[in-house]
Amino acid sequence: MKPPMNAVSEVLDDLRSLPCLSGLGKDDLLIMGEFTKIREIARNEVIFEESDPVKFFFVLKTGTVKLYKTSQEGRELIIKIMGPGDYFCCAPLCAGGNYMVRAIALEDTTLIVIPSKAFTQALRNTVSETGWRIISGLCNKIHYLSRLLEDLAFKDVEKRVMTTLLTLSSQIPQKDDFISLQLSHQDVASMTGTVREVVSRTMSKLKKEGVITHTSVKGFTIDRGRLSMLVKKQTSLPSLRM
Amino acid sequence: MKPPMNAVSEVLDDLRSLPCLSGLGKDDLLIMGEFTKIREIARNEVIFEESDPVKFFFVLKTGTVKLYKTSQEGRELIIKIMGPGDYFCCAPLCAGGNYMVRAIALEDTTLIVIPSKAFTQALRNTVSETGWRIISGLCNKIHYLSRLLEDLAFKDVEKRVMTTLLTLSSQIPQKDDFISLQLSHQDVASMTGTVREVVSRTMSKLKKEGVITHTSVKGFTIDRGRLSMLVKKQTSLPSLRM
DNA sequence: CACCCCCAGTGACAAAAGTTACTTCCTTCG
DNA sequence: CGAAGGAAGTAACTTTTGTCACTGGGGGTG
Repeated sequence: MKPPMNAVSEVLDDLRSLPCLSGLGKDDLLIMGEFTKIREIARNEVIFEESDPVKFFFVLKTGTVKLYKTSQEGRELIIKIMGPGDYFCCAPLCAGGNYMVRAIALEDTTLIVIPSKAFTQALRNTVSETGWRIISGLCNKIHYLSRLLEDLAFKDVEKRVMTTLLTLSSQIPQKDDFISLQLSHQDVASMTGTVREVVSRTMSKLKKEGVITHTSVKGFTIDRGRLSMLVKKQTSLPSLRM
Repeated sequence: MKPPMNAVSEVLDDLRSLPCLSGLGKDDLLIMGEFTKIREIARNEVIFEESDPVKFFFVLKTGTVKLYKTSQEGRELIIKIMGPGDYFCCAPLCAGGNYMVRAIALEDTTLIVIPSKAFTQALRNTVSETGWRIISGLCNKIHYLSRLLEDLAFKDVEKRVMTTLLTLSSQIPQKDDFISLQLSHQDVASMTGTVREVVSRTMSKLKKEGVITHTSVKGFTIDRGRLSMLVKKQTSLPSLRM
């Protein structure tokens, strides 16, 4: 990226003209404006990676930006093509953590870049504790849906089943590695976007591999340690190819 | 559902104890409290359907509720299993429209039911215009992701391609039915969660069917009318089976 | 103009997922 | 106790999707 310009008054005008911020008080605008920069991005330049920690809130002034996820095998899933006036990454910003997508400029683009601290501070000043909690809750939901989406787009049924079981088991506060879940195969199928029979096959396989140690009516027992080992192995293997 | 009880003070206590509303001012709490009801739901009872217009905001007091989408073929995709303290449908509520999932009680359940008008009014009182816009934006994003998810879980590539093309073309302000899109097959593949070759096959088929009228380098032309007809036919056919 | 690169198109094949159709095993309920 | 219903397990088969490998075309650039 080219070094950012920063004519404060111009930046303030930019901020004021954003529909999404038009209700902001003067003080908050000033706080934001002080730290806000304008950046020129060249065509095909990556603005941020999926794994980058969230540091900025972006608003698109001119140009086009593609937000997309990438799989280990190199496939992409486009989440959204953004145009002038669109803003992005509010969600990961609020929930903390990282951008969950990669952003790339499809043409020469001008961005308004607000440091996340300044942005969240200004936002919190105007929304009350309740509002903030609602926003955080929504952001978490976005994060959650985004992960589901990624799984469905990139992973086969076996991996989806494994990550689902891992997620479920990690929610259980228990130190032991052996977790019993009260789920039918149909339940698992509905959580992973497939059908009962396929889950049955998959679970049989997992049983042979020792991930599932015990099955009974109305549930089964999984070996959390072994499962997480397997999941890690699968996600790291493809990187060996590179 | 059983007829709701409504001891106002009890309801207020309930509202106050919700983490997500704890920052609300007294007046707003009272507004909400006045219209809030407590409802007992029996196991397996449907709380709302996907297509129901949003009328309430729900908070789970005790019990378990399953939120899921259903396909025409009867498959389900579980979005979330909710427990005590969880609240739901903030998203569709803010964006207007309908719940995008079906909610069913997995066991006997007690719900705090806040009419959406009272809820949004109280919320808007505490969040400023900017906050409200941010919230709406997030809700729209949730709506959008939710639709993507549904498509990936339930539809085959051909249908995904068709709905994607339809959505894209509907965003173009043009009266004519013939819309030209500057997209490569790879672009379409990335938007529909598949690979180039499969899109190529699919597009050939669509061309034979007259949905795609013209192809050139860097783009193709679709017949919006014919496309939407086909999409409708596909979504209505399965219902004939029932 | 020739070369190169990117994209489209396609056939053949492999693998994954979905479907159909039974059988078996529990559990519950009359 | 026996019947019925629900869930699981599985084999065989179909369909869909993904992969590989190659051809051909068109546009832009040196």
